[in-house]
Amino acid sequence: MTRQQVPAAEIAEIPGQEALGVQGAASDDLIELLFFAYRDFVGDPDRILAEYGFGRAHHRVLHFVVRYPGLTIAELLDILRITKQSLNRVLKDLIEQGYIEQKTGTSDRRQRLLFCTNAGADLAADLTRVQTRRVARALADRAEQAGTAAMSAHDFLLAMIEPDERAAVCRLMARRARRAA
Amino acid sequence: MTRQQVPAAEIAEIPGQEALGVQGAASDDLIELLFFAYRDFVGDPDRILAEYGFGRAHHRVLHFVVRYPGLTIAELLDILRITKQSLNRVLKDLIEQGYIEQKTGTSDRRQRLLFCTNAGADLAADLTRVQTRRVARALADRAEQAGTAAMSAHDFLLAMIEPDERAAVCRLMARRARRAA
DNA sequence: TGAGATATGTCAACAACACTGACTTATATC
DNA sequence: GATATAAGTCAGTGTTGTTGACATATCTCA
Repeated sequence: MTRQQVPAAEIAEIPGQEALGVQGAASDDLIELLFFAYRDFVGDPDRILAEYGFGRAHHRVLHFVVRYPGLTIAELLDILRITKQSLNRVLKDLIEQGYIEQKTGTSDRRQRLLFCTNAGADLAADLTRVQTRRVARALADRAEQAGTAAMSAHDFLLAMIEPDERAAVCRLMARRARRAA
Repeated sequence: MTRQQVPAAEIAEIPGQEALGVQGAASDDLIELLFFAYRDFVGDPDRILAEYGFGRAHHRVLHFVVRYPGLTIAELLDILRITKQSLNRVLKDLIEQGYIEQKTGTSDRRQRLLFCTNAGADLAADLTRVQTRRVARALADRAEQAGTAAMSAHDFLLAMIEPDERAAVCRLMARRARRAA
């Protein structure tokens, strides 16, 4: 009831350079699906973060510090692509409230190596849980799709959208299909 | 040189519920790749928008109005998931500067139907071009990947990352693989 | 050892974009 | 004619990004 209404679902079957027009239309759909997928993807942790008085910026910092213990400030700045001042504001919150610790670098004592405390790891795990659930569910959805065929980017992004909202998104995108026909 | 360093590239081969641990790790990678992919994905249009004095919020409004002419305010609010006040701020800019027009609804005269002007369609096309280029390139990358195997979500998101940055992301993510080994 | 580069931290001001809450106007519906 | 709905607006606030300037500690190299 959902997939059939969406045009160009067979994107991944179109080889490289041929049929650029169709691939262009497929790309346009992916652009839109990426918006919807990301919208719902960040919505999950937002609800948890609000309980702690934190925002998405805190989440991003915590995420990368948990996953890559010993990260330096410079490395984190390069990953997040924000300014030192923006990073410092949220990092200060996380350190003061005991979620992240700094240790002076051993080989280079100018560096501040970042590590999570137990509290930080716990919070990060909470946040990761809801996001992992969504992604794992999206991957699992493939099984109920085209049988043994692998999941296309289109299918994955669609599956990342909140299930209750998926029909609405498909309905919206079907408006274009009708016009094109 | 890039792919081999990334762990769990065979995510899509793991059936539904079995090996949840591995799928969990795969999900974690996808979470991170989604961040990087989205970071670069929105970076492209940002540069164009800055020339017009517009931001991402303007882009989102313009995108949906171009793609779905006649959209109502209520529909747009439901899509974007922002407040009426937030929408109005950017919509006012776009209308005053001649990129979007409002027409009173015919069946319900309370509604304001949104349409793009030619200038709006031109700007939207400019913005779509850079994003379509990135997505089309990402889809095309599949051809040079696993031959006839379909593209996994992992491959797609990785291919969405700025090519020059891809190696750095892979290097970063390889740090985890080394620890796990 | 001393000059200059680098890593980090900080102050101040500002802009984009989201929020809440309260209220108005026009139109539709019953 | 009462009530609901679609849209617009005013005022205040918070998060997260920005620029620019500057301070401090440490490293590197001549």
